[in-house]
Amino acid sequence: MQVPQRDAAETPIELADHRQLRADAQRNRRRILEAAEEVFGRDGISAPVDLVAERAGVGVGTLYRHFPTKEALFEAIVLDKLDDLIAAADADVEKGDATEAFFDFLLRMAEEVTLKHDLFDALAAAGIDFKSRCVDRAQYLKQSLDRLRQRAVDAGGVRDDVTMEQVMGLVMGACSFERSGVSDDVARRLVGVVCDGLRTGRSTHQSSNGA
Amino acid sequence: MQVPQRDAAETPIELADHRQLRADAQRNRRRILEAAEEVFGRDGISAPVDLVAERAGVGVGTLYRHFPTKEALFEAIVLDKLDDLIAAADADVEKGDATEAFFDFLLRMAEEVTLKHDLFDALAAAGIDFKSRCVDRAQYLKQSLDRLRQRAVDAGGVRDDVTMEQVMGLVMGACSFERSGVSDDVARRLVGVVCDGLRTGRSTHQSSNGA
DNA sequence: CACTATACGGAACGATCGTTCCGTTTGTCA
DNA sequence: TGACAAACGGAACGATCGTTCCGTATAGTG
Repeated sequence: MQVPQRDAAETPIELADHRQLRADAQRNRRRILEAAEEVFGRDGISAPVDLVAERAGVGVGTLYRHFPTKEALFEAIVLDKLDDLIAAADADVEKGDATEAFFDFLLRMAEEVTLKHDLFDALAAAGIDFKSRCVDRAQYLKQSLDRLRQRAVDAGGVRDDVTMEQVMGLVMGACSFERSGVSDDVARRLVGVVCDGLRTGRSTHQSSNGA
Repeated sequence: MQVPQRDAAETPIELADHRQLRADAQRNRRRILEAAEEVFGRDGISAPVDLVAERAGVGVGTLYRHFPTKEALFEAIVLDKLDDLIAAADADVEKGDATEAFFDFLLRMAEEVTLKHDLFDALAAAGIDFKSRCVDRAQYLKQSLDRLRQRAVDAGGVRDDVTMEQVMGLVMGACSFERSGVSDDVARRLVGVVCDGLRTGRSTHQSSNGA
């Protein structure tokens, strides 16, 4: 499984036929991306496009000249971040203590997700149908993370009856609570609770059920 | 702390001046409530009002004659259910094993919430500002639940560094994951994980942090 | 049966939001 | 500097959704 490469942003933007964007167009494009980063980071994908345009000091028309769709703009903001997460997960698979590596990563992910609501929405969309490329990326991330999980399970540190998808659900859930309140390090603690619950040898609660 | 009493639904509806609603009005009112129960239960409060009216075989105008606002209709559906939960929590405070009583209740709550999305939305709204009476009710529930929690903490079964609000966040989070998928007993398992994480003597993860 | 207060239905309104369209402005290049 | 393609701005469109309004239907009553 390979993560498809994306053009590594920035630097003068080239058109398909080797010509460059006009100077004002390049400047506006960057402004729009910065504004989107800020606005979507704060309010998530539910923020109105007009707000991004206003923040960028640009008309909506201009925004749509650069990005064919709100979703495309959102992706432009978020795909790189997702790739970074995937890379980090893949790197952690080398780490010593498999169990703690897994939990550390969950914690780190939770922190970024609480800080940047666009990331949250991108990962939360993974469950939904959606046509976005963010969903694909979220799937990759899930697979990378699942390697961490499996290693932790093999090492005997993590229970094996909870799928990676379910773990993501728990972590996202812990973070979604955080989203509406006066943020602090609450998310950290809640994810800590989730991690403790994922450890082996603690299931005194009934785990089987009738029907 | 007392839970304010609500008129116990059903039976011929009386107007303020001791006169009764017309027969067709009573029939429609009931139909609307049934439809709302079904529609809001399936899609949560985000379901359009028109859908409820259609399901009830009634015009929107009629719906609004009976309930001044969508929110009022939603409340009419959900407040009783919330009161039932509160009563159940208050009853469980008598139970023998404080810790298991607490966890059992969380599990039961999770089951109802995954089954009925209107309940989920009502409880999820508790964090938000909102003006709804559902929020008040959710607060009552939280207080009742906190008594269960405190008892479990005192009994030494549950960690004391997580507030009831945070526990609710975790449980809601575990359930919100469930909402989009092919439902099974996943919620049960996830809440089980959360409960295990809430038990004492398991925090090998760092719990303090700088700043 | 006739009469009227009561209730009904659904078209229409207003707000929000994504997206499109087009008249105007501006960067670029000869 | 003049001309034109490129880009801009923002009004306007269409869809969704909560809510209102008013002409019509009907239950209740004598």
